[in-house]
Amino acid sequence: MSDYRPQDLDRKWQQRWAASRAFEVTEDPSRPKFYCLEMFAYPSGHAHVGHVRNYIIGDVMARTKRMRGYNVLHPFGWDAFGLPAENAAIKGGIHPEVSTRGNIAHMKGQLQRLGISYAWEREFATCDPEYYKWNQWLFIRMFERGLAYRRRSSVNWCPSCRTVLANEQVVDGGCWRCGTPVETRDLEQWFFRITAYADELLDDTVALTRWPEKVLTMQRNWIGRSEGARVTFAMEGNPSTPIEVFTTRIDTIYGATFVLLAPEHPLVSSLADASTDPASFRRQVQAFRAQDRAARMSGAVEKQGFDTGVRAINPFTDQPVPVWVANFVLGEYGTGAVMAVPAHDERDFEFARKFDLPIRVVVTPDGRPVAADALAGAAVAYGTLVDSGPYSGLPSAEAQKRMAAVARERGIGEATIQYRLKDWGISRQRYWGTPIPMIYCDKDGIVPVPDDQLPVVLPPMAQFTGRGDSPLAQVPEFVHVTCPACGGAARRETDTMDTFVDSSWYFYRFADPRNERMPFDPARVKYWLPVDFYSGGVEHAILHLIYSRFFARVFRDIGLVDHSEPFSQLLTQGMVLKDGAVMSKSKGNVVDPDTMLQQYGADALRLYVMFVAPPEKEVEWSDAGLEGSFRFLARVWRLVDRWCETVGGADVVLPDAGDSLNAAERALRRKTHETIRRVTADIEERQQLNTAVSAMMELVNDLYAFSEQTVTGGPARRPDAAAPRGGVAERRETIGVVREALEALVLTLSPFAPHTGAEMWERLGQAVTVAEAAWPAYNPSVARAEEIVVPVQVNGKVRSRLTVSAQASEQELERLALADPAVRTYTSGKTVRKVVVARGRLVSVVVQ
RNA sequence: GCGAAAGUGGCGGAACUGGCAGACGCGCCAGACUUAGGAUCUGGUACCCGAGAGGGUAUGGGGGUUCGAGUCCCUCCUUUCGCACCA
Repeated sequence: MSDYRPQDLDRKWQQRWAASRAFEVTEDPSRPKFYCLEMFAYPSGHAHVGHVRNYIIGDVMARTKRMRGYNVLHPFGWDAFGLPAENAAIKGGIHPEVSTRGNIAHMKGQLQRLGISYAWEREFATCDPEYYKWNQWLFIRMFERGLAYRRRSSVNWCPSCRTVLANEQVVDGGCWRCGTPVETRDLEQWFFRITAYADELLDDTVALTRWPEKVLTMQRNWIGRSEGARVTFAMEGNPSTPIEVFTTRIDTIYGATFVLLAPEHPLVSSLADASTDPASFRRQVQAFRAQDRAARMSGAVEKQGFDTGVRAINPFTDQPVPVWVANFVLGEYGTGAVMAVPAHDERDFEFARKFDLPIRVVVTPDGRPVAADALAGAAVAYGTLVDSGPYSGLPSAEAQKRMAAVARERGIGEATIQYRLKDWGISRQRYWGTPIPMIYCDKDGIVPVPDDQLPVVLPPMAQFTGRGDSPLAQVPEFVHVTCPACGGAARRETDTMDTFVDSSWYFYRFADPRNERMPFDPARVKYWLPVDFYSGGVEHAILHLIYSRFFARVFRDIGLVDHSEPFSQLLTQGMVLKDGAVMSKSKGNVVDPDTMLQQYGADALRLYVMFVAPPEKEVEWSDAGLEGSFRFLARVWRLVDRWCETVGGADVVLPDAGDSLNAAERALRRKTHETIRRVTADIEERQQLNTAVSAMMELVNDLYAFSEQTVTGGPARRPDAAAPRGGVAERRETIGVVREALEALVLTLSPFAPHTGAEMWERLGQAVTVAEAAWPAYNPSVARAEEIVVPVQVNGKVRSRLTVSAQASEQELERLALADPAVRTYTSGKTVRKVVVARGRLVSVVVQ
C-alpha cells in the first residue's frame, strides 16, 4: 500500500527529466517532426494560472505527439525587452537587465515545477545580444531592400516630463506619471513596409484552414482592403492645388455636393493663411486635432466642421462645391480628403443635414428619380444611376468601371485599391529594446552598421530619469561613432526597436538557437518549420500574428526560408477568470500556481485546467474543481496500487477475438479500446482536451465496477485493511484485460499528469519510461460492440428499446420493432404509415 | 452602428455526419465502512404530475423544414468578443 503523494513524484521525475535532458531533440529525417509552440512569455515576474493554462495545453500536445512517434520540438524562451521593466527602472532604480533576469529565473522555476516538457537547452531571451544581433542584421537586410525606411511621424509627448510616451503610457489622454495632457510631436522614425505585402497577407488567409475563423476575420479587417478610385477635384480659381479624394463609390460622384478635408490635411494650413480670419480658422483646426486623442475614448464624437470659404470643382458635373474641414475625416487614411455624397453615405448625410448642405440623389433602386427631401437617411445600396449625365440608367457596378476609365483618360483619377493597414512604425524612444543599427553621417547620410560590427550592444546605463527623448541619446560613448563609409565623425541612431520585432521571428531561432553566423541555419528551419501547433492568447490575433506572417515572407524573399506561412495550426486559448474578472495583480485576484502545487501537486493542477472546459473557452477558476481532479488522480493511484503486483509481472497475450473472455471482461476490453480511440481523437484531431479527460474518467469508473464485481474485496474499499492484494481468484484472462486497461489508462493519462503517470508506469513493471513509451494502439474490432440497444420511437417518442446484435439488418430491426409489446400498445388500432430505420441507431415508427 | 461567436440542470460542461438531451466532474441527498470522518466505496440527483408503474414538459422566445431538430432555415431577444466615423 502506498499513498498518493504527488509532491514527491513531482520532485523525482522533474529531476530525472532535467538530468537526462529528456526533451532535447535533434533533426531526424527518418521520423515525422512536430513543432509544438506556445507563445513565449513576457517575464513579468510571476506566472499565474491564466498564463500557465497555455503551457499545459501545449505540453499535452507535445507529450502526446512524442508518444505517437513524432520527433517533437517544444522550446521556450522570453520576450524580455519592453516597457514595464524600463518603467520600473524609472520608478525604483533597478536596472532592467537585473529585474528581467531575476524574473526569468523565477518564472522558469515555475514552469519546471509544472513539469512542462521544454527543451530548455534551447532557451533564450530576446534581450540576449546573441539574439538581438539578428534583429539588427535583419533590419539592415530590410533597409537594403527598401523594406525599412525613415519618415516623419508623430509621437506622444509629455511637456512636463519632457519625454516621448508610448501609447500604453498615455492614460485617458494624459501622461501615466504626471497626468499632464499629452501633445503630439513629429519625429523622424523608422518604418517597415508591411503594406508591400498587404495583398499577399490578405489573400493567403484563405489557406490558413487550421486557424480560428475569428482570427482570420480580424486580420482581414485589419488589412482592410477596399477597391475604389482616386479622383481629383480642382480648386476653383487655383488650379495648382488640386484636392485628391479616395472613394469606393465613384458611381455617386454626380451627388458629391461638397468636399471634406481632414484637419491634418496638408492643404489646410495654406487655406488658413488665405482665409478671412486665419486665427479663428487655426483655432478650430487645432480643436479638432486635439479631439482625436481624448474625445475618441469618451464615446461618440459629434460631427463638426466649418467652411473654408474656398470651392472645388466636381470634375464630372463641373459645378463648384464648397470645401469644408471636418473632424471625422481621417488624415491617415486614403488621401485625407473625401468627396461628400450625402444622399448615399450616412456620415455625409448627417453632416449635410446638420449644416444645411445640398443633397442630390443620383442612385435609386429602379432608376426612377427620388427627391432629396424624401430621404429619411442615406441610401447606401447599389442601384441604377439617375441625374448623372451620360451615366444615367447604368447600374452602379457598371458605372464605377466606366467612370474610373473616363477619369483616367481625362487625367483626373483612376481606379485604385486602398488599405487600412499602415506601414509599421518600429522606432521607440526607449532604452530597453534592440538598438537600431544605423549611423548618421553629415557626409554620407544614413549608413548601416557593417555586419561585422554587429551587434550594436546596449550600453550599461546607471540612471533612468524618464526625461528627454531617447535614453540612449544621453550616453555620449554610445552616440559618437565613426562613419563606416568615410571614417569621419558620425552619430548613432538612438531609438530602439518595437518589441514586436523581437517576437516576429523567435520561432525560427528556436530551430537553431546558438547559431553565431546566421539568424538560423536554413536547413534546420526547413526541417522544423512551419510550427505545427501554435497556441496563445487571442490578444495577439492581429499584431503579433500579422507581423510574424510578414517576417516569414521577408525571410522567404531573402532566401532563408521556403514557406510563407509560419504557423500551420493556431489555437487561441481562453483566459482564466477569478471572481468573473481577468486575473491581475492590481485586482488582487491572482491564483498563484505554486500555492496549488504545494497542496495538490502539479498533475492535479494540470488535469483540472484541461478538464474544466475546452481550451478556447474562458473559464472561471474553481478551487473545488481542482480538488476534484486531485481526487481523480488519487483514485487512479489506488487502482494501480491494488493491481500492480498482480498485473506487473504477468505476461498474458489477449486473443484478438475474445472467445475465452467472459462478458464482463469483454465489456471492459471494449471500453479500453473505445477510450483509446476517444482520447486520441480528442487530443489530436479536435484539441478537445476536456472530453479526453472525461473519457479516461469513464474508464476508471468501469475499472472500479469491474474490480468490484469480479474480485473479492474490491480495489480500495479498505485501503488501510489487509485486503487481499490480487492474485487470489483472478483468471489469467482477467489479469490480461485489467492489465491492458491499466496500461492504456496510464499511457493516455500521462500527457496530462506526467509525474503520476511516470510513477504508475514504473510501478506497473515497465522498463522504459512512460515518456518514451508508445501510445496504446486502438483495435476497432475489439471496440465494436456485439450487442447494441436500439431505441424505438412511435410518432417521435421513445416507447421501447431493443437489444439486438450489432449486425442486425434493417428488415430485422423493423420486424422486431413492430413485434415489440411496448410498441404495439401504441400502434394497435392504428395504421402504420411509415417505418424509418437508422441502422444501429434507432427505429422510428409513424402511425395514424 | 457594423462584424463574429455563443445562449443546454444548482454550477463547469457533454452530445462526433439531423437519431435515446444532460456523458464526465463539482455541488447536493442517502447508504456502507468507521471511535470519528471534511477520507474512501456504493447508489441517487433536469423540471412537473403520480404512492408506484408510468405519463407529461424541457436545450433563450416565436415560426419553419423533417419520420425525427440542441444540431439545418427564418425571425426576435440576451450575452461576450472584435472593429468602432477607414469614405
